[in-house]
Amino acid sequence: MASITRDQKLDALLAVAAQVFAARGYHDTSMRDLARAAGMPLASVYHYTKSKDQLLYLIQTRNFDAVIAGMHGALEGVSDPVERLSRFIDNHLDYFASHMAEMKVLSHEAGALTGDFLHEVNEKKRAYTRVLMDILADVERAYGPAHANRRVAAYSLFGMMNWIYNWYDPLGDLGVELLSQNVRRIFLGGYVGFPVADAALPRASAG
Amino acid sequence: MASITRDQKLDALLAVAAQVFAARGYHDTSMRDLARAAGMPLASVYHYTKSKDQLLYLIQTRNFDAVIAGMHGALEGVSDPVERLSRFIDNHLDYFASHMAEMKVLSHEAGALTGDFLHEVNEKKRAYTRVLMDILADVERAYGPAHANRRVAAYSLFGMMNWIYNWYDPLGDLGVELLSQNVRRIFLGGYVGFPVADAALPRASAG
DNA sequence: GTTGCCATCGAACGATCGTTCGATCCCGCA
DNA sequence: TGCGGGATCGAACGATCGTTCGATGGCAAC
Repeated sequence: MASITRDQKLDALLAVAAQVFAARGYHDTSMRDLARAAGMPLASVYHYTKSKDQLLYLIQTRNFDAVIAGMHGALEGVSDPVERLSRFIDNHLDYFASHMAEMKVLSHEAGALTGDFLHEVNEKKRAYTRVLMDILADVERAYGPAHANRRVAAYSLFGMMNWIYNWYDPLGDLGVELLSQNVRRIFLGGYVGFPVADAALPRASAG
Repeated sequence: MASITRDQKLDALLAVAAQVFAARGYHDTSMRDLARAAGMPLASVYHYTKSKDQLLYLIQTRNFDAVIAGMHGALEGVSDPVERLSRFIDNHLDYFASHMAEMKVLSHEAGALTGDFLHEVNEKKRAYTRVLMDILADVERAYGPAHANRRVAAYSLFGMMNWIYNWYDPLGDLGVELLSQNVRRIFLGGYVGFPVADAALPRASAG
């Protein structure tokens, strides 16, 4: 059972690393900082991970994989494009809000990866962006020309959603459902217009 | 004339530093990297600046001050709230697109400042955000309740605008006016709804 | 022509970085 | 009871960090 304990310790180390990387930034965090935060000697950190690079990579891929898996589950069997768009947004924000440190590391430390690690994560981002772009294309097919350029719209939505690590507190007054509802309303209302957007958001209010 | 030359050299150094910080990140850039990029010996860098911290601070304040000054100029004498909102967005994106490196450093390296430097820049951000929030409040007063929570809307707009350093190429196919127009349409359409938004955007098209 | 000042810059400072080594420990199994 | 292998961890490695020092150069003022 040694390998189970080992994996669990790595998981715990990754959880600590995500918190510290999110708080201080990847390059400003030393392996000694990590060791102190994890309550183990420096050399022990290297017993569970190969390098600092790899810790960052593991935080990024594992969480991005979870976001992507959640998205595929949320879209499964849903055909209405506006409803698919709604679910894409909800999944992204729900996961972000419940894994703020990890998602801040994914969003903010994108440029800290190098080599194969960077290529692999970038490839996932490309595919994830493609899913959103395809949904936007479907929206336009179903409801006529949108009110904004598709590429600008896609990156604007990612900007709205990924920027939340700069201001949003999941434990504060504004609940995740309300955050998600407002983002959906702003984006859907701006991209497809309100009659259509509201049809997919029957319970929406300005909050 | 020694002080003029000195100031000009500092300006040039700041321009180089903004490029390098934007490309490699603040903490991953060494003063030796800066010296090499600026074509001067390491010790000469310290002849024009006090510290690495101060270089980052100067890049951030000087450019943020320019954004704020441009905004006040753009809003001067304009009373219609939707028109004010349009101009706020245009000013922000115009400056961002024409100073991508500096604005990436301002947006992305916000957490790299410390102490008084951090407090001063954060105070400017607070005031700048306040201007936007006040405009949004005026919009609601003039056109009735908006379609989204004001705070979420404000940070969503900043997210849309500040995220562009991750994808936008000012020299590419998509011109700045078109970028700005699309962002205005998405945000105004989502926040106040289209009849009102379009009234302030007579020349808008989806691009 | 001499004096004084500022720009220049090679060399070095102590600190800290990511990483590794090798000794010691603990514990399940013969 | 003794053996073997992974877990633990203090200490050290060479490299690089931000910063400083002190020597040198050129030029303006007298």
